[in-house]
Amino acid sequence: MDDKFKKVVSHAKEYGFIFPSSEIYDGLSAVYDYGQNGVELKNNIKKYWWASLVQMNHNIVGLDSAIFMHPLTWKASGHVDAFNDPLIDNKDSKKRYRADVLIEEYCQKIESKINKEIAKAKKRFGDDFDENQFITTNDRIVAYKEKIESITSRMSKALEEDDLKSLKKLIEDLEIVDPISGSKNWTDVKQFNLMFSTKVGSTAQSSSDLYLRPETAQGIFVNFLNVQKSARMKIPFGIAQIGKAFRNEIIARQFIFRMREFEQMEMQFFVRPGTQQEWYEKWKENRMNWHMSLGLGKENYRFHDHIKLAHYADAACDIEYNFPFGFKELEGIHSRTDYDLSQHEKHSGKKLQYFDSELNKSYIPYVVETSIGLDRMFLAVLSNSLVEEELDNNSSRIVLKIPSVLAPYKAAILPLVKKDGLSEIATDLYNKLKTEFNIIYDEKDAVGRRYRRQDAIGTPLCITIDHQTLENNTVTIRNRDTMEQKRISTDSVSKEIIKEVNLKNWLV
RNA sequence: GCGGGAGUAGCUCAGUUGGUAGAGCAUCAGCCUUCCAAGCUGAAUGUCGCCGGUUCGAACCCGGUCUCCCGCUCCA
Repeated sequence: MDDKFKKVVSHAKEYGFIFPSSEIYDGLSAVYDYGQNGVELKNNIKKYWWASLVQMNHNIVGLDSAIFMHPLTWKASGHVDAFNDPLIDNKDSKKRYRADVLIEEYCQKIESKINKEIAKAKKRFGDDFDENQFITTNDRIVAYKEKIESITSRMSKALEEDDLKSLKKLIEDLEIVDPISGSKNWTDVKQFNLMFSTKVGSTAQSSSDLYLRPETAQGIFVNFLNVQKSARMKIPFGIAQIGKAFRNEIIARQFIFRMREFEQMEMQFFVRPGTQQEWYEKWKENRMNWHMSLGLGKENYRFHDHIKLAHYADAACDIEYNFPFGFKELEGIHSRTDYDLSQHEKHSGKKLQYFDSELNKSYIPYVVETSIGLDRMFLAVLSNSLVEEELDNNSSRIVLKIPSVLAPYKAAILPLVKKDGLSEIATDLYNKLKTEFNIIYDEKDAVGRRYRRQDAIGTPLCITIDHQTLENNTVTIRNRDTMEQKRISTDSVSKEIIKEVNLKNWLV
């Protein structure tokens, strides 16, 4: 792993941002927990995103739909059919095949043998040949037919019952070989399904299949009319949602970049058919500006336009971020046409249309989607912010230069020393400020070391109470990035913190 | 899933031919009272990823397994 990336991962753990899930049980692949500082940072990213869309736009409202949805939702969206194949690998050729296709190909071979026999017989008997009679009476052909039938019934039974062992047994019994290597060295059959499925209902009879949602978007689409009507929204308008989604990735990797359980921040923007291109461009620009506002560096972002489009899209791009392992997708902006709403109309039988009083007609709106991976955004912020600085006095410091609006703690309250009543004054100040901001108190060790501790978790301001505070009610306020200090009145501390972290100074 | 590499304290790592498990930093208690880590005293911390085998004896050798990393494969 890249050296810098390694540092990010170990810093994340050491300072309570991210822990491996169930670590005392050796962890669970590609699942991570957010620690005490991580959850604050993550919540602040959510808040910042939510404010910039829902709070700042009169025509965008929020939603929090359930993770469980009616199974037909995923039929309509195309997720059920798209990824539901039993796969098997050949250990020698290292090729992967669909198990059912292998078996079908085997049956086709038998089929072609039958056809050969028929062709031979035709040649032999000429015009007198009765094909139907030949098929039903020829021993060899009857045996072939029976074999195919028995294979097909075994296969469909296994597929229906999701009995992967029987499927493998069938491949073994038939002595099917890999077309490339000719080898019979197969792995077990595995079902690769994008979606996690589960059961609802406490008894076997009453239980039915459910999926954990593989994207949050569908929760927005199925609520399109509920929101539009109850909020009296007029097109164009948007619905925003933050929530968990689950995908059974074959390979989940790169720390929190690709996880099986992850969190999305999505906004679906409903527009008039024909205007989608214009809105697509607008949202591309808007979303990129949002990223720029956090100041992680213009050079670390780029657009990647999709050339090959998914079935539902008529335009799509990614905003890619320069992660420690290279430029990778951070956010997707897709023009999804009316695909989703049309599909839901078809499968639910309910009209999902909007009456446009200006045009005096109703239509299925087109959708422009912006969808950002929250965990990826978190990783972008964390890896961008972590720096090791050489200082003048030949020492170095590790500092997390997080945009202060996202910092877990906004300020640390530090008495210079524990005695002379400084602790008491600092505690009072802490109690006063904690109602306004998430702040932290620390009196252990030399103040210089405490500054470094705050640097490591990205606290933008340190407020130090010293002996002069006793005389004239002033404190020093120290800036994380510049390490500069100034002396201000104790009463203006709150104002100074607001200046640093207030949304209004960040949002574009 | 396949191939390669790795797993020892919170972090970074050392550990000789197999002989009672270590360092630095961090943490905790105390001293010192100092505005940018590394002053002093003391303490806690590990079934050496897990299971099994070989051995009088395993962090070390062997087998299995789990996890992580890299590459391939996959990615509506």
